[in-house]
Amino acid sequence: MLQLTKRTEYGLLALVHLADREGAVASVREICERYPLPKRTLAEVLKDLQHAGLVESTRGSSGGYTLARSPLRVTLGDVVRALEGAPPLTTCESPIVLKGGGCEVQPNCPIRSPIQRVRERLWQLLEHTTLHSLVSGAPHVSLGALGAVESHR
Amino acid sequence: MLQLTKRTEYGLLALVHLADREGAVASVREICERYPLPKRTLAEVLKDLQHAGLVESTRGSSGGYTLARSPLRVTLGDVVRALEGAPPLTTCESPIVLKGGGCEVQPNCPIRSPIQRVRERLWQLLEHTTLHSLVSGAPHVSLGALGAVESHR
DNA sequence: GGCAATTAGCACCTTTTGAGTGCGCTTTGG
DNA sequence: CCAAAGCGCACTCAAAAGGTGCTAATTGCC
Repeated sequence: MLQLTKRTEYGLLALVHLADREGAVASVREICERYPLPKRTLAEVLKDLQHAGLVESTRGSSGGYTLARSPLRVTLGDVVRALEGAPPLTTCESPIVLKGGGCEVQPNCPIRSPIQRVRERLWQLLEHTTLHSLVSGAPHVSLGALGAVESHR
Repeated sequence: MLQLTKRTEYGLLALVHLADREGAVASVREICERYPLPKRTLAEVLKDLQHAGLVESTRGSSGGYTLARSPLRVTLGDVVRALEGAPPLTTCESPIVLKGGGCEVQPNCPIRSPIQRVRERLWQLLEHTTLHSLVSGAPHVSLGALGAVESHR
């Protein structure tokens, strides 16, 4: 499916919340009081974001999470990679053999290389979308490289 | 998951095969003799592609499938839409309410609109990748609009 | 010191989705 | 008439995603 998981969605909302109050710690409870998210699952997500180095945690009674770095330096790609990994677009990116031993020079499926390029483009898109751009409502920051398509639709 | 399904992968391979022998019909059996794909599943996929108008079918003993239009006018987006639909990137693109009645002006989640823009970009990428570009090995056709990123990585 | 609030870690269950198959029907060429 | 092909539906099986239970470990505050 060409779709982000709910975990990623939860993570993004949490990060936006953290970005809003830059510096101050926010607990899972606090975030769940703001958005209607399942508390326990959000906790798992934030734990994963902590492992990925996107947020820092402080434990104890008045603990919580803070952003590990500026919203300008956290990208959608970072979040997706932390919560979903970076899987290939198709299993075809791993080698698939032709039957009958046709083409030996390129023993992999004919789609492989073009699909890889599409995946690279997709990740460029994710990497260029910063947390800051989600917070500010400004569509994209540092997207000049892709900006040529702006005029469509 | 940010990943294409195997059905889409199978469909792309089948379409590439059809594009190779433009005009001639190719049966499911023939395609499966070329690529190691499960016959029945591929049949389901081709049926869906037929419903979507991407291929035309002829029944009967010497039947099979042909491309419904030029490889230049079949895009990755067409194939994905036919086989996976066009789901939103997050459920967040459907309205999610803030708790406590905070912001009335924008009652939806703060991520919604930026995520929609990312999805639009993603689909532009898919729409600009043609079947022809998969066949010819040329990375992308009519991708001038997105070409500015070419130099990265 | 003790309590309450919080994060940390692991294991488990449930639901959803994807992949694949069974079976019978229809169509068509030889 | 038969064989080869597509058509349609329903069903099973496996994997992934979403969510929860339970028990620590940590820390602030009384």
